[in-house]
Amino acid sequence: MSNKKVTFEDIARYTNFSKTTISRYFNNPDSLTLKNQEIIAQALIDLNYKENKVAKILANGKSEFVGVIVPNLYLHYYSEMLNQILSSYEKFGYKFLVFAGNANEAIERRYIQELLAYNIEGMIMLSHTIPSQELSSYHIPIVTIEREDQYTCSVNTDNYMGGMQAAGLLYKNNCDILIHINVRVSENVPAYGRIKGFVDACTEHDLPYELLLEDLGNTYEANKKVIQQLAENLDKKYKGKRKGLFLANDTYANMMLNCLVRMYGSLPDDYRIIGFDNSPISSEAVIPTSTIGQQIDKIADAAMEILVDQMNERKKRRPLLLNEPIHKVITPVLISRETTKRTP
Amino acid sequence: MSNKKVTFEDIARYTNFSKTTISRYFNNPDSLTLKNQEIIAQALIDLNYKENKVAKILANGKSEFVGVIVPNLYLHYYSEMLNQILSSYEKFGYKFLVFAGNANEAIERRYIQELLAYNIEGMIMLSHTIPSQELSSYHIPIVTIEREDQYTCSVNTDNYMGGMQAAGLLYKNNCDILIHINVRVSENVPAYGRIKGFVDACTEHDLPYELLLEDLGNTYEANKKVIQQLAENLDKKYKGKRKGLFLANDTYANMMLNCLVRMYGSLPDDYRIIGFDNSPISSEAVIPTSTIGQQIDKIADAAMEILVDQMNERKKRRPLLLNEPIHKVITPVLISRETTKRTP
DNA sequence: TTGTACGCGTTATCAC
DNA sequence: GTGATAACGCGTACAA
Repeated sequence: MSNKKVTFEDIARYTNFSKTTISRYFNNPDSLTLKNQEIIAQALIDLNYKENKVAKILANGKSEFVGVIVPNLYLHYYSEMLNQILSSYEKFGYKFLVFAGNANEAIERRYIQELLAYNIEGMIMLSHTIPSQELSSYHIPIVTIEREDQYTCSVNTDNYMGGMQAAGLLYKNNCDILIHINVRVSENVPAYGRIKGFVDACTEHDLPYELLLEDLGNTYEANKKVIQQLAENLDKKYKGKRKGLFLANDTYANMMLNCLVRMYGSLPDDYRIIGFDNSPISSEAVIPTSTIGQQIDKIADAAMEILVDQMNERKKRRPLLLNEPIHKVITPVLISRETTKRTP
Repeated sequence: MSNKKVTFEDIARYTNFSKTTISRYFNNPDSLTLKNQEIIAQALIDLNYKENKVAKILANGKSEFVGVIVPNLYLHYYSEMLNQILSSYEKFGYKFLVFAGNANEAIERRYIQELLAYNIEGMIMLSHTIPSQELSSYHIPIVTIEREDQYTCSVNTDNYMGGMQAAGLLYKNNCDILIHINVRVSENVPAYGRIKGFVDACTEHDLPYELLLEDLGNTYEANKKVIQQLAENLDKKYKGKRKGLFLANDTYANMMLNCLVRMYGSLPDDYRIIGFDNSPISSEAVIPTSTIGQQIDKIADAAMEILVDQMNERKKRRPLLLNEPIHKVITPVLISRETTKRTP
């Protein structure tokens, strides 16, 4: 058994067809007689043919590659998104070249160059570092997820609605004061909507609220310390009142919950807590925690749909380019667990 | 600005060199005079050249691709491993084609065929479905991680030592009875060592112990229910005794901890708990939980080292193949948190 | 329905 | 130090 690879040439020789016919067998089998199809099929087995997609790309330009750049896979949000993206292989057949960016523009530019060198047909960008305007200048189909997206197609959670849902649930829980804990976030990233939705809902229902937009620090331990402090302050400040806490994500919500449980041995009835993301920690918490669930599967699916549409368009002789980027929004789902209860 | 790609041909014309010289500029620049290097460098800028790695692969066979098949990215262990693997790009320059397997042999075989079609130089296999013997038959460098590995190179945590460390820590905590909760696991997968290490340590120190190898169910909720039941049983059975619990992983450990905290408002002093993995939940738990930490960064790094060595070997004219698979073992680290305390 | 001839962009071999 | 020329394996007009 030789080490050399079997090529169309070999199969052609073996079957007394031409290379072209072999090629057609793969790309347009109906143009061959059934009998000849069988002959070739048998030859493939006899010779143990293995396809070579690299040669294919060079010949027709279609790599079936999609590049993905993700900030990290430490956060469950990103790893689960990547999981869903990779799963789309079964549906669309695109393969994924994945880079884990580390928040450095220069490095991510190199990643993009690498990807382009491999003839990727499209790109999904989760990392935040490179402005959408620059991304759009690469002139390949790109979809961004939950980041600044002025010049690129994007799929995002409806953060505004999420903020409203959170406030609404706390409202139904008869909270006396609604408090949203978040970091200061730029207005042009989707997550800003959480704050706005929360505030608008409070204003609309005429609810007293407080916005705590603090620097929570950059490490897990730092976050924990700041939230511990917040917990103690709020506990004093609003003694006797029912506090409805809306945390920017489930990790923060869990920290807050843990503080309170360690203080009181359980979650006191004058506290209600809701997080954001529906990440595992929300259900794994000592008291399963209510949250605004991001539909990561739907987001990933929508992103691929948009991307595939454009990649297909590119394959036509007269591709019509988008004149406006598409921005799709996925509705979050309110997940009510034990840290809130609906009062009937 | 034309849409066609700039090739060596174009650069050659522009600079009055030949394609060969342009190629040399990239692959062996020292063979050109400094002046000519500069001329070409300038031409690259003038013409805005973008490299085409696909053509390169076809010409020299080196794809710089490594295939990765991972069971899922839902579990933090896998996503963090992938994170570390991807990070090795900076060190080795290999790009990663990633598939998320779903525990189906037929499907994963298709993944492998896809990968081979793209001329991957090597593969990292985290998924369990395909036997190592079959993997070895593909005749490309492969490293498996934490799975059956009789016929392939592998990197694994020293599970046996981990089991001993866990038992040792509980022993130092003066526990009256040591209990290991795990699922029944086959002897030929590395994780079996956790059980063996635990048992051997108990036997060695002449400690009373109990092995609970149960079917914990397949869903998170099912796990939770079974562990709840176990907690209640143990609480009764060993009343008054100090119980040292070693759970198979941090998720189980967290479930157990949560049960106890919900029963008692905190972790009673007659309980000690230790998990395995050092996954985020162990530090995010209501009481930060002791654990046997897997050094995922080191595992990923070791895997790439082994892989790169063999991929390089392949590029020599007279590659010497391994006669025996390499099995590397990474020591876990004992991480002592609040659910155990060393008694002085 | 099938075949011929050339192109895809780079590297490798051999010559000068 | 530099240049022709032939691979690499497949797709695709165009022709038959």
